[in-house]
This record gives sequence, C-alpha cells and structure tokens, in this order.
Amino acid sequence: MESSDLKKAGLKVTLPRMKILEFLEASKVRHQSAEDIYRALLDDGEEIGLATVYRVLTQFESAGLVERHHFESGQAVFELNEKGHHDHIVCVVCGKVEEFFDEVIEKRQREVAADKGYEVTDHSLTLYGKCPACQKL
Amino acid sequence: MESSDLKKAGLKVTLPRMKILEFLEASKVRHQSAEDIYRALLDDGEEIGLATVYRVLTQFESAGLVERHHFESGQAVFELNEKGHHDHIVCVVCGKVEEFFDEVIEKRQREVAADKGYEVTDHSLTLYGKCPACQKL
DNA sequence: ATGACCATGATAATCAGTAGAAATTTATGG
DNA sequence: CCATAAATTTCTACTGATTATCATGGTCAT
Ligand SMILES: [Zn+2]
Ligand SMILES: [Zn+2]
Ligand SMILES: [Zn+2]
Ligand SMILES: [Zn+2]
Repeated sequence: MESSDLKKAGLKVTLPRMKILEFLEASKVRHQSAEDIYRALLDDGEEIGLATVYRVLTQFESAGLVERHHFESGQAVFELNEKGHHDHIVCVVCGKVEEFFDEVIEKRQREVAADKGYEVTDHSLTLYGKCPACQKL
Repeated sequence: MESSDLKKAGLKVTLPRMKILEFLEASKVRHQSAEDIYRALLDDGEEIGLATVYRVLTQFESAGLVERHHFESGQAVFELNEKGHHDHIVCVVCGKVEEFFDEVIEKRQREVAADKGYEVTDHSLTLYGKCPACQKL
C-alpha cells in the first residue's frame, strides 16, 4: 500500500523509505523527531542509518508526504501529512502536542498579510502552555 | 542612560553589556542574530567575544530586555523588548521582518487554548511570504 | 538478468550554541 | 585612590542536531 504512495511521490521504492513510511503510519505519536524515528526502527530490529532517516524525511517533506515543525525543543519534529492544515499547542512540561484548526485565526492572518502587501506562502502558529494533566502536579 | 537599564535588570554594568545594549538601541534592524550583533560590534572596532554576545543576550532575555525568536532560518534572532507583544511576517526571499499585532487573533488563541484546558504561557506566530518588493522581481 | 543510475550507511564535517577555566573587570570600602 | 573579592569576559574545546561525502549496494526499465 505504501509503495504506491512512494511511487506517486516520484520516489524509488526502497526498504528504508518503506520502513519509515510504515512506521509513521502505524505510530500512535503523530509528532516525532528524526532521532525518535531512528531509535524506534532500531528497536524494531531494522537496520537503518541515522543519515538515511534524515535524508528520507527531507525527501518526504519535499514530496508533501510529511511536514516538519520547529517547536522550541531544538530538534525538528515530523508528522504525516494526512490531515489538512492545522496548528499546535505544546505542553511546556511534558512535551505533549495537540492540534487545532481555527478558521477565524486563519482568515485574520490572510487579512493582516494582505494589508501589508504580502503573498503568504506559509505560516506557523504554536501555543505553549501547561496541559490539564501537568497543571495538577 | 543604558547603564541604569542594566542596573534595574539586576545586571552588573560591564563594557560588553553596555555595547550590546547601545548597539541594539541604535540599530535600524530590529531583528538580528547573535552572529549579526557580534560581527557588527567587531566592525565597529569593539573587542568582544562571540560567547559573550550569546551569554549577554540570554541574560537580557531573562531580564526581559530582549526577546528571542526562532524563525525558519535556523538561527535565533533577538529584538529589543520596547514595544509590547507582537507577531511577525518574514519575507522568504529577502529575509525582511515586519511586525503586526491583531487582537482578534490573540483572543481566539486564548479561547482555543482554554477549550482544550491549557494555561497558555506563550505563543509564536509567524507568517512567511513574499514582500511587495520581492514580488516585483 | 543486466547495467545505468539512484540510494544507503558509516563517518566526517558543519553550524549554532554552550561549558570550562584562566585572566580581566567591576564594585566596594578602607 | 588602592586592594580585594566577586562577578564577568575571553579563548577554546565541546556538544547536539543536521548535512555532506563517498564507497558500496539496491532498484528498475530494458
Ligand atoms: Zn503536559
Ligand atoms: Zn500536527
Ligand atoms: Zn522581500
Ligand atoms: Zn519583533
């Protein structure tokens, strides 16, 4: 199933690419760093190099299969690009990431940019705070 | 004038701190990386170490004198914290940064977070696009 | 199956930023 | 104004994340 996704994306079907894509599709956690993915694959007994994980993720990003985000953590996180556009709330205590979409915000962003004469190509909105669970500690 | 700002912030008045603060206050460009600031000071004939620039900027940030932002560029940029809160539009071609504030967006952010039970401590919103000048190229 | 071409993986390199330790400055108070 | 202690700076070495290199191995249209 995944091999067709790769072909459609113009990428040759290789084992590492299959493994990474399968892993992302099967994973419960939607937002993970390259290291996270690398470690998880090693733990699953796969033979893969870290450089390959980085390279493949970048290719997936170019192909529109995944999105890359930079939260404050220092390392980039990747998520499968299956849902439509959304923004994120990150818990500053436990690192949990939730997603949201708000049309009012989206619309105002476009208006603000238009006011200044910009053609917006992209935007990044991340809220940082304490999740309900972490507030009770 | 600046020395009093430093004292108020609980920071001992030293030459590097004065120089950096003076530079930021005098600079036309509001958003600059640590390297930018370091280079500019060297070009002005100042003797300063890069590590000092990084350390001082971090202290200034803790003291609330500057803010640190992470745009897509990879390196952090700093700006004097004189105006109130605002967000940014960055030109993906020339790197120009403009600022904006939109109360509708701010309010919706608080509402979205409240819906999910989060206590928001901070947020980062950056629009990326082509500025009017770069659209004409 | 075969060969041209592309991808992998080990490792080295880079880049932004931080840590350590010796040398210098600042702030005090005599 | 000078001595002294404490804080700060500097140089340099180091880290962590990501990218580049390059010899080797895999993929795929023919
Ligand atoms: Zn949490
Ligand atoms: Zn997401
Ligand atoms: Zn521009
Ligand atoms: Zn700003």
